[in-house]
Amino acid sequence: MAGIKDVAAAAGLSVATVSRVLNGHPSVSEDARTRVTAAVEGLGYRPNALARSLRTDQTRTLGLVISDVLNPYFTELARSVEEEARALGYSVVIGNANERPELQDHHVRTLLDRRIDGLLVSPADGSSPLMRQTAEGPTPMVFVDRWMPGLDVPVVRADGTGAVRDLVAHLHGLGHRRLAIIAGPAATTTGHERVEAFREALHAYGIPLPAELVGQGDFQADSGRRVTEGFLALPEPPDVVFAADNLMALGALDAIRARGLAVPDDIGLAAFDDIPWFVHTGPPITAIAQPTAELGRAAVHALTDLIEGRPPQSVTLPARLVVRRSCGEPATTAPDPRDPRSQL
Amino acid sequence: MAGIKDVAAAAGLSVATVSRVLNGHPSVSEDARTRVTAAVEGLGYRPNALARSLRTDQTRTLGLVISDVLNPYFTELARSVEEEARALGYSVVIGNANERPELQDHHVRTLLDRRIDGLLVSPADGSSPLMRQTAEGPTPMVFVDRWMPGLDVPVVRADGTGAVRDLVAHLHGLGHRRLAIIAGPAATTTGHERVEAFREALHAYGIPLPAELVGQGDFQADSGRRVTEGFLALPEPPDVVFAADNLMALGALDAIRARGLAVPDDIGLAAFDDIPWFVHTGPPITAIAQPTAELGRAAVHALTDLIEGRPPQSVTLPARLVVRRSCGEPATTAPDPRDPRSQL
DNA sequence: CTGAAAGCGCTTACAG
DNA sequence: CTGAAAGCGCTTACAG
Repeated sequence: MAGIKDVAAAAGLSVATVSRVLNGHPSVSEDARTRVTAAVEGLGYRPNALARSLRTDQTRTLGLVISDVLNPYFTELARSVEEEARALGYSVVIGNANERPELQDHHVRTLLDRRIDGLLVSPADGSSPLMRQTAEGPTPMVFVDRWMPGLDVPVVRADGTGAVRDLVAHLHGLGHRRLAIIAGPAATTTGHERVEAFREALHAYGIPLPAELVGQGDFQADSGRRVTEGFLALPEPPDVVFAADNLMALGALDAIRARGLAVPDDIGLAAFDDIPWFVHTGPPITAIAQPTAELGRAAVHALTDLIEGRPPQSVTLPARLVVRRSCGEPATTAPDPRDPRSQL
Repeated sequence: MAGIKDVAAAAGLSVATVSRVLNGHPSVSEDARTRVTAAVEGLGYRPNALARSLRTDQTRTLGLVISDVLNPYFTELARSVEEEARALGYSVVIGNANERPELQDHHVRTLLDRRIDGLLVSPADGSSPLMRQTAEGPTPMVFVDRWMPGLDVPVVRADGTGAVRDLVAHLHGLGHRRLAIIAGPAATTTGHERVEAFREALHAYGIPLPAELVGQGDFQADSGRRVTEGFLALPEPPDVVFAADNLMALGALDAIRARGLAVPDDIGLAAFDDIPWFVHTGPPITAIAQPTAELGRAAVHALTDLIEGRPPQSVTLPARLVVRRSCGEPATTAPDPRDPRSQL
């Protein structure tokens, strides 16, 4: 592969001058510029990014560690992050933790070794020492979606409290009283926050949330399946199951179907996270939608602000309830028109 | 950040010796090894991967350029690639082309600039000069899923011909005669191969495939929506629509639903690519499943073989038909038991 | 077994 | 405006 020396030789100039035109430095003669450009063209020269980064101490690269690539929510987040980063002149390299803390740490380490300029993380657990240490280290970092309390790290996330309250109101209005939840790992913020929001919303209606109706999942489909089987085996199964993410909802659907039961007649189902398929399931699934693309953009901005020395902005955006038919309401019944968050 | 010099100073040794223990070189005394290890530990030292790669001319990194991160097929492929690569000691950085040739080229360039050891690509078009040039360049490359003919590059892909034939047999058996397809871009191999396979299979039954029943999509949901609207507006709409990937099937479903029609009563639907949601749509969707994870593993092996100087292996694996109810067959009707590829 | 030194491909003060 | 030189953080013959 041609190096900068080859270009210099071909252009009859020093590597310093070549470097200057490559980097758009103003003090270069028009003549030098054209000769270098021609040489670059002729040789098909491309600067070695490793060497450049080693020298300049910046990679123009962002690291993004997501919890699960198979989750459409994170995939949409990743896409939004990549687009915004590209628009700002950064590329992004993605690490998939697959909801496994040790894999998450592996990716964080690899990314740091590559000297990425900044790190975007949706932590897979609440207590990774590596993450603490990284937060205190020199590499700028921001949390997206999930976060770890007690660290001086900007957080960009959605607040589902209002939407969960709307969901419970909707369920209560349909006459459901025995409501269950498939929770994510308690070690993650989204894992426990969603349960707490649900519990509080139920409390407002005087409905308890007994331990038997809180299933411990891990945000992946299998756990949704397993937990739902448990619910269905209960002497008194729940009227509705609320899955804390879309993959566990998929698992729940598998389990319900395997038992030969139907949604919503035998049991209702709702999910946190909205995905395009929820429109076409039998029946369409009531879900809580996050402003995913917006979160991705805000996260990139917070991170690049940090990198470039501007004050970063933590952002919390509201999630909203999307009522469909999986909890029993007919599609044609309009939701309460006074509530702007409750839309079809 | 601590560098190798700091470690050397802390250990009272030269950087050369530190480097040797870091790289597991045999000629190091036990004493040196323990002192270095202690110093590394104490300083929290991590080698700078950029500097190491610059020196050794290898990054232990694979580049993967996929056509669309929002497509669960590619997401599953990416996951499989990453896992296999990790097992072999490589990390992978993903570029998402979003079905846009210029974005694909952007990612290929960026990846090459970073001096990845090898490139895995599912080309978004059939004629990128960059891709040709890269194939002839020094960086090992293999095509996954899609490929470009005429290049000396190993190809790892699925062959859907048999499955498409099974699909047509299934449709013909149900009495359907007017069959349409939503094709991918003709510039991609999977874009035209699937149409040709479909056309030939129809031909065997004496069924023509007129131009009006071949819709031009781009593998993304919107195009599926648009093409399907066109089909439905035909004086004589098709009995069944076959979408050449799962995202266009999603779009088709949107369009059918928007028209107030029902699957399969008003129109049948089948898709290339099988995804977990197809089990739960109303009705469950008949699809052609690829051995995705296996393809990912085979691709990584072909690429690492190339990188490490072993002869690489091109691989073609058969896809298989998964009959569900979206074309009219009741779930309880068993498929032909003599055909092992036709499974529920 | 260990260290001094060269060099990977760049960028950037510094001097002219 | 241009070039010679130092240096980013490593690895690796080479010599001892």
